[in-house]
Amino acid sequence: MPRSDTADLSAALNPWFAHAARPLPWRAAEVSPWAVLVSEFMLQQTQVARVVPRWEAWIARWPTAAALAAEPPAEAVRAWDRLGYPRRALWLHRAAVEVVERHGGEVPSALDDLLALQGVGPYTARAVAAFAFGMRHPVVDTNTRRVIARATLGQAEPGPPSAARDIATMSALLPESDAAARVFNAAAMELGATVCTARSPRCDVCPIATACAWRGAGHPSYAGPRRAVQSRFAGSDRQVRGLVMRELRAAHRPVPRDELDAVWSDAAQLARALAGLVDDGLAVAGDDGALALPDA
DNA sequence: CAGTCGTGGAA
DNA sequence: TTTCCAAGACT
Repeated sequence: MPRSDTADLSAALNPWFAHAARPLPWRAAEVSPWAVLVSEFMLQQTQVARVVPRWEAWIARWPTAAALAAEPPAEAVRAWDRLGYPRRALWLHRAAVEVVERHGGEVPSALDDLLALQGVGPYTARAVAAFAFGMRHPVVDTNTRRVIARATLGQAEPGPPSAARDIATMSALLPESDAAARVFNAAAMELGATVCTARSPRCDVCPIATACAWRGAGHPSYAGPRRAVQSRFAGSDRQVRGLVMRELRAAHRPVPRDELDAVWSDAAQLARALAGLVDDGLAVAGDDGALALPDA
């Protein structure tokens, strides 16, 4: 069925992407589905500039899922270094094992198979299917959500994320052909990341400015429900976990409990952090209370 | 559904 | 300096 005029954003967005797209390494033609999967794991809640060097090193060391799966998860967590959310490193390792065990070492292209992998959710599954395999799926990340909110809804910010609703919305905007859909998915993300940014959108250089409902309405401020405010990091359990993980990565042996006690003065909070890390599988406790990265 | 989970760049 | 928020997923 035909789409409305406002839905035809691809006419302006796709040509823009052809010349404005950043030359990100995982967009190169010869990049494998595995390398794309690795990039998507790293890009979850993490800026492109911080991911690029980690991704280069990771792919050089583990060019296939089998190569990563053959090593202990501790090596993955260590190589993840300070990208943040180290559970992603653990999950990427598990996903590599699952790819080897279920799919003969080849990253699957089917959405259901991708979604079944550890650490792969609605965004990552569609991103891999679309960008690594050229399949026509709506891909919605935080950038795309903001672009849609502004261009088609006329709002400064998208409402609270809802995977089902976001996917349906993007599906209605997606061009018919596989090739155009693939470019449109990437272009919407790129526009949100480089032009239609959260803080200071550059409408003066936006390729869809004349079609943008938000701009047309005079950039009204957002009045809808705000997304929950992220709790303060300083003094949080997350900070303590981060400090502990830094010790575990640096030590290529179990770290005695008395050394861990030195990283945080609040004993109760430290104990909570350690228990959480063990529960997540990021740390393994020995009989003497020493902690180490997981070997298996 | 709301909370939780790292780290650092940019305004 | 402080605050926002970033190619999300899991519980």
